[in-house]
Amino acid sequence: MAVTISDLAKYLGLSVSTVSKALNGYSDVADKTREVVLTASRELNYQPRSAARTLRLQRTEKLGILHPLKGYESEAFISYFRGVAKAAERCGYSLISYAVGSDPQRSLERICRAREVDAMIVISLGLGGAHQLHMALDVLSAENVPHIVVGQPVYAQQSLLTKHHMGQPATGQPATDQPAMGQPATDQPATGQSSTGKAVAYVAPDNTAAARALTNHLLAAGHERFGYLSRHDDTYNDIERQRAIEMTLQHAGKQLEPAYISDAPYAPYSGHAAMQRLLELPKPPTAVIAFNDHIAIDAIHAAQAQQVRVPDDIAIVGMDNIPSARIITPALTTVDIPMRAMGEYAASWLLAQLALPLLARSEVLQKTFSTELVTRISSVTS
Amino acid sequence: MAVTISDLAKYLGLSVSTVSKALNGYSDVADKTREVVLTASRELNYQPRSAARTLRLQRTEKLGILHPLKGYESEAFISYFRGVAKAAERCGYSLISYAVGSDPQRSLERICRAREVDAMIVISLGLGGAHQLHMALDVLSAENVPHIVVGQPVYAQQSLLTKHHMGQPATGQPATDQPAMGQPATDQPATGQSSTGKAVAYVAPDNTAAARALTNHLLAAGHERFGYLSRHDDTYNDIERQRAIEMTLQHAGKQLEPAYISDAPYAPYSGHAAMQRLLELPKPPTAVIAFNDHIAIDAIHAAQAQQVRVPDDIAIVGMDNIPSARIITPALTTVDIPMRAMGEYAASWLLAQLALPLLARSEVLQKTFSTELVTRISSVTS
DNA sequence: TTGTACGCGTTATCAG
DNA sequence: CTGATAACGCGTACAA
Repeated sequence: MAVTISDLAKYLGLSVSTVSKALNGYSDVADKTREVVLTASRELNYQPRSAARTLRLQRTEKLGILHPLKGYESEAFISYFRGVAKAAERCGYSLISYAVGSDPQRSLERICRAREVDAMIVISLGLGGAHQLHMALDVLSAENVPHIVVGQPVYAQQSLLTKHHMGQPATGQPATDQPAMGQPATDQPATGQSSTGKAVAYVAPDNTAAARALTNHLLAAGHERFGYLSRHDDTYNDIERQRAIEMTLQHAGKQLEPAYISDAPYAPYSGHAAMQRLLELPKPPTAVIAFNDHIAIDAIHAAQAQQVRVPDDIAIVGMDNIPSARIITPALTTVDIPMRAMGEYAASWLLAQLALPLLARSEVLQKTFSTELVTRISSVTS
Repeated sequence: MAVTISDLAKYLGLSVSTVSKALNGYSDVADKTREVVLTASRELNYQPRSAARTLRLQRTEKLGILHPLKGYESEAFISYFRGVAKAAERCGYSLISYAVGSDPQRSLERICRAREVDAMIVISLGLGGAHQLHMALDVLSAENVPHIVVGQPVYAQQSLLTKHHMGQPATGQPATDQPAMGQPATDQPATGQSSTGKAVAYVAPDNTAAARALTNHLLAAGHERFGYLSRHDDTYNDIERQRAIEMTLQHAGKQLEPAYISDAPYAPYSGHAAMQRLLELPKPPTAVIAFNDHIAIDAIHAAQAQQVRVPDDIAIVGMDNIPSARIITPALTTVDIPMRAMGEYAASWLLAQLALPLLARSEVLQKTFSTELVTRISSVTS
């Protein structure tokens, strides 16, 4: 067994409590004693057991990161992960990775009740739709585990359903019931909620500005027929992006026809089949916006497999700016989303909240990060 | 505060110890009592605190995964990680991710002494050379933390130096002092050692067979001048791969000239500059083998930037078979290394060892995984 | 300024 | 079959 505080005390001829106080910076200990204790502590390589500290302090100094076991789109995931890891490391927190597979509810409940972590980062990527997300959030909320969602905004489920119904058929005047849209990227008032009605903290990309930038870029190139490769799995991001495309097109006197929306679920190469469906239309689109880069890359391959040239015959753009977007030929036009920074920001905020006394904690963070259009070859007709 | 075992006992009118025994499957408890306890436990959502169990059992049921904070080659890392995560999940272990940055020695010592994990997976990728690796292994060994290296073989440092000196200038008869080379991929006798002389467990790709397959593939295409983009950072893998290339070329009456070896350290886009150096040679190579796919992809870009056509003017091949290898144009010829399976295998073995009593533990695992040549366009002259 | 005593939540041993 | 008790290692109010 390694050296404990009582070993140290015995070795020094002091009591355990004196040693503890010396180590923890209490003022009621003689300078000389403290010095002796610190020296001996280093000599004997003393390090308090994590479990003992946790039990006593009711604080694990560990941060959880919740993500799907299925890792289909790893390039995006790893960026968030690295950011979170960096923030955790800086704060002296360990990072426990929870890859939830089947029956996420039960495993999450176990984790929370076992009090394995002080707080939880929820990587929404690939978590599987609003239902799954809200289920996880409800568990975290019920078990009093502070948390934040990384990668998408979170709305109350009622308003979600409304938006979904309105967004899907692309009818009506969608401009009125969505006041947050079109605002600059910044902290927003607390509109995000879990299904229990409590506001949920999140960091998300500015989907509206991002999708608008892509659409305008394609409009400027003179495109007429637009397709959208959607990701209904990723509910809130998908809704916001599709909505922004629709609004921008409407503003230019154009439409995103329902037939030109093809779903690419969170699964390997799903973008390939989705793109094929668009290409089989009587009049295929001349410009395709993919929900993200992974899908866009599949779409480029699908087009090339059908001898459809990109960008000459069809423009394809994505979102995220993952490393592969630079690698594919033609290089992919996309929107850069600062995923790593988002992960780091979210974790930093969460850890800062933990350091505050319960009452002093600020309102939940709901921040959108601004994005940047990255124009590459896949959308540039020469 | 959540429900504890004493709450449960009070609620049932039983003693804490009876409840504990009922929950932990002891035989000396009435069937009826057990049933009642189990029911109430579910009703009240009882879950033992992780920290309390750890303190009592001296066992965390957590697995550590050590990896570099700098994530330059994430595609390979994430494959290992996913495999490890899967094995951990299956065994009911949590996975603590340790991204070591500056001063890895101290942070690793802290982790070990705090007894945060029962065992540690060491992802060697990007960890920074044999010195760093052996330092980490020595700490783990000294602190009695069971561990395994994933991604490269580990030799004793003395033999390392010997091999390094011999491997570097590519002189002498290298065939004699390397008996393990050329054997089929399987468990090997304990030759891997830490600097203290103890054998170190590892799972590694069959570098020799992999590099030989690539070299033979290029020889068959009639190539004469070979270049190697090395990764001296990743010592053991690099030595084995370079050595196998040299031997295979010698066998065909050819040489890997020292001038045709260019180093691409673990840093962003380092393969680009390394490739440029090869292209600036008076007689550039006609075939380039890169240490891994990330480097190979950089190399392709470097060639294309100089109007050198791949594969017509120069063949470029990599190793690992990361997703990007399929995406780049021309698609990259490479060798598939089953990284995910390796991570899963390593973690499974380590966790199985933990389940065994100390004395029953088997010899350290030293396993090489067989690889498979994946021929794509980047090496096929039409 | 130092030491004593207790509790954090759990499990194992031993006595009843 | 059940329950009292000790112990895991640490931090802290309180007493000396």
